[in-house]
Amino acid sequence: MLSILAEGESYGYAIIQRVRELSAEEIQWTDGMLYPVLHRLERDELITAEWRQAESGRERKYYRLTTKGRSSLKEEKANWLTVHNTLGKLWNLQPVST
Amino acid sequence: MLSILAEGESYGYAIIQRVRELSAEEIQWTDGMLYPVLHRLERDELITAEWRQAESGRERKYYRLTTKGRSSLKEEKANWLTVHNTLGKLWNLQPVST
DNA sequence: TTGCAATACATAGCTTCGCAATGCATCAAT
DNA sequence: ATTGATGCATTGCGAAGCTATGTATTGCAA
Repeated sequence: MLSILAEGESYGYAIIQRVRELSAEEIQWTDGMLYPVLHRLERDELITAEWRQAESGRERKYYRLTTKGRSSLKEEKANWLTVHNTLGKLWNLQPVST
Repeated sequence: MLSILAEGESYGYAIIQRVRELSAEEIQWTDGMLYPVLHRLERDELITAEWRQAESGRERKYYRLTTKGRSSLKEEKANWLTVHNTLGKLWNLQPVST
């Protein structure tokens, strides 16, 4: 979620589509699992939300990373790579530099 | 856990040390989080347990993968790589082939 | 113009998981 | 004899995962 928002602000429905697209349809988040996560991230001040009218005229809730969110992402990414490289040793994968 | 046991049978304490070693000390599992996981995997029949005496003369509980565990690992590994490659697109990493 | 699919957000609630805390026993070395 | 490392186990709380469900709007086709 944080990595998606690091590309730029977005909103619920678009995030689902983006993940779907990036994963070649393999990851299909539902809105029911998306919004609770967004609310939690907002509560933890990793993202901020703003209602705004899209060009379509429709009201949407746009989310963007906060500074705290950016540093959390950095940390989470490092953690991911640590785990990935550990698994990589068991799976004979090329290590990924942090 | 499944990947560790795919290397061959092992037991709780050794698994913790193996993960620690593979991760260059970065991942430090505690026994309190390890055993519940082992018990769950055993309940789900992904691993089997057997008390046996080590050469040291000490009783240890050795775990090994079942066939079901092996196929679960295969599935989990594919899932991991899907997520990793999706994140990789956002992080500009080289894709890892399944 | 009506009805359906897609867009858009939200919450309730059950199940499972993550993890720390705690307990206990054995073994080796000092 | 005591300490630190080895070795397994359970309890329990808070957090997370995910399904089900509710509501409203928009756009398009029948």
